[in-house]
Amino acid sequence: MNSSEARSRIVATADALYYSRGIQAVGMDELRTAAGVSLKKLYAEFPSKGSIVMAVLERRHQAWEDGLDARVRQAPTPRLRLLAIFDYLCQWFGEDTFRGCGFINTFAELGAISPEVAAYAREHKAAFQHYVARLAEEAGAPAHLAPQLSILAEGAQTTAAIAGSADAALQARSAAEVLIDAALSSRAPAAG
Amino acid sequence: MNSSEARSRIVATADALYYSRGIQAVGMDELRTAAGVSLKKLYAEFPSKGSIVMAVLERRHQAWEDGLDARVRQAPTPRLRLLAIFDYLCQWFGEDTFRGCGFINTFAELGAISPEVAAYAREHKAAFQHYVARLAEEAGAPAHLAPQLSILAEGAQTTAAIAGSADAALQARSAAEVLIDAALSSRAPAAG
DNA sequence: ACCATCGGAGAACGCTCGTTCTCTCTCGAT
DNA sequence: ATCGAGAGAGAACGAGCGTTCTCCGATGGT
Repeated sequence: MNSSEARSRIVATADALYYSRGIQAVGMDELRTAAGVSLKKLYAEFPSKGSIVMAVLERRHQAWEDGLDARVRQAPTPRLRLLAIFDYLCQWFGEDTFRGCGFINTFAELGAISPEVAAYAREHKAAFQHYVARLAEEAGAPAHLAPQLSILAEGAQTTAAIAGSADAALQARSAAEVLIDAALSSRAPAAG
Repeated sequence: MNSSEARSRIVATADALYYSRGIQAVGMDELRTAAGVSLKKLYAEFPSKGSIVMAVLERRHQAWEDGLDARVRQAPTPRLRLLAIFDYLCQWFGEDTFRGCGFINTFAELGAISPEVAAYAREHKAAFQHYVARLAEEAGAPAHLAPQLSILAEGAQTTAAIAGSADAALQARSAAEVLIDAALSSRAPAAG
């Protein structure tokens, strides 16, 4: 087995296990078994569990950004591109493996005792806010819109995770519509 | 030392420790030392760590409800009572012990492996949504407003926790103003 | 055929956890 | 003074963790 093939298999398996059950609840032995690699190989690829966790976070960040951007690119107008964020959330919440935002979960579990994890979660959320800000700017919205939409998106994720229903995405989407239209009409008030 | 006095001391200490560092990161020995009780006393009051966790959640739920309601009651109008939710969040986020919503954190850490914890977090969030719904109803807002404001409040909590700044509460508050006014004017459209 | 090297399987190690047990001391009733 | 109940301090236990080590069979070059 190729080294990078083993790496990605380990990270993909760890991602699924950690996400569904929590990081501290999944031991190296279970990960080894599920990934189908030997412990020796595991520790040849990663020096510690902590480094696997960081690799999982990086993978999750990439998957999130790619999936979101793909969905956003399909929308024809700047306004619909902003709303596409919530369409993407709605689709995600509907997956039966959904269990909240992996970064929030990992931050909640390890952020207080692992500065690395805390910093990466912060970076991930900052990158998302920056992405939303760029979309909002392209829509001609004032600067305060992006943080508001980001907060809506965050809230939808935790609400859906705990309540276990995908409704939160729809409610967040309608709220986003109101906020977007209010922001756009305040910048171009003559439109009404 | 009185039994109920010991109980509340244990729960208060456990709350502070669990909230600041995570539950799995705090052992019974550290809790015993910090609370100043013997291990024997600890296990005389609580049969297991899991029962302490549940007692901590109940305490946190009560403190949250009491603090929120006290703040809301000070507001003179139904509209300001809805906004008082976010004033309360802003004050909370400013405390230097703030580390996100304890229920979200506990759910993220243990929800997947403890049905009790998951159920209680769900109840807590449902109670909050119900509380917001009552305030929204008193303001004469349509039913869709309450879930939207709840999502905003959730998002503000996780955003503030990870970003480490209290700004999220202010941004959520202005978003809430827009949503509230839009909801109220849609019900009484002639007002504009 | 032989040897050296590699990697897989999993035993072993040191540690920490939640929980229980043991020992000792205190203190009030007789 | 003596006894017994109760509580404090912490040792002990079994389990599980992350990590390392040991064995052993497979493989490829000569």
